[in-house]
Amino acid sequence: MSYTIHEVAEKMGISTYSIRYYHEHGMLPFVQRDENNNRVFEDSDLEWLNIIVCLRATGMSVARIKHYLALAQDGDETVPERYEMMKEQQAQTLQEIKDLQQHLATINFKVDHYAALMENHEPDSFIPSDLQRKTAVSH
Amino acid sequence: MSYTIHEVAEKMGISTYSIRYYHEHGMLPFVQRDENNNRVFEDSDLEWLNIIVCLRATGMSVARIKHYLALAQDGDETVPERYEMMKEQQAQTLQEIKDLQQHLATINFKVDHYAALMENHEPDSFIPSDLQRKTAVSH
DNA sequence: CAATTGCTTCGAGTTACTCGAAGGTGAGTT
DNA sequence: AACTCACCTTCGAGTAACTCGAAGCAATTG
Repeated sequence: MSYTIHEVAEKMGISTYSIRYYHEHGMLPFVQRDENNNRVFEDSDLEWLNIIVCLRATGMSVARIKHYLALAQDGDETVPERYEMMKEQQAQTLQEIKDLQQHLATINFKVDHYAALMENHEPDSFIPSDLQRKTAVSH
Repeated sequence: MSYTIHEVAEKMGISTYSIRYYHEHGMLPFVQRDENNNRVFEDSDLEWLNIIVCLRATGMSVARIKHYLALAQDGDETVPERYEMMKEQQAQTLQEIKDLQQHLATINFKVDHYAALMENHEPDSFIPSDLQRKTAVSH
């Protein structure tokens, strides 16, 4: 099964711009061209792109992903380094999730706060609780 | 209590560059200067910066954060819009956490896979399972 | 057969930093 | 007093990872 760049973009949930960017930067080395020079993606390309998307979404830089790809192409002796890279990515992603959950708590608090303000329409807000200094003091 | 830019950077876990960037772009309107033109941050500035950091970390653009700040300075009649903004941020952050958890599962799989490869040293890897097409086919 | 669709490359633009150079100020040392 | 150090300043340039638009080619469609 082969796909056009738009089909791939749709499937992967990323833009065609990003796919071309990844391809131009050597991250999709197996993508072929048809007789009109259009990119032709196979399922195997999708699988590799899936890893790229995963690593990018979890914050790995393009440069590092390229390094990872190079390792994968270098064969089994690079497995330990690839293992270390994935371990690091795993740890960073766990931390990122924790951070996001913490930030979400802050946002939840804001939502509840505004909901309460809207609930009792015309509130006794002496001090707007989301501005620490009053607007008037800004001078 | 007042703080220097470095103290604030330390406390908030961001760079002094970012803080200056936010200040230059009008996102910290209450920060004062001392007699040598150095920025002086109060606790109230830290609280506001904390919201900026939270919103940035959860993917809100600087432009949108500026809009949110403007709303906050415009008083209580903007509470409904601020509420909507926070609701949206809440939903997006929940989705982002879900996506990250999904990506984490992929990474976990990779880690386990490499661990297994390293366990039985010298594996019968006919096909390197993390490269879908063989390196030799790349020509 | 002209218009539309969908791809191509190329180069420029965008966001949100990130950094280094050049310079001012105050505190401490020689 | 002069020097050095630490810390701040502004300004302008650089970076990562897209993002977009223009110009052009090929196949399909009315």
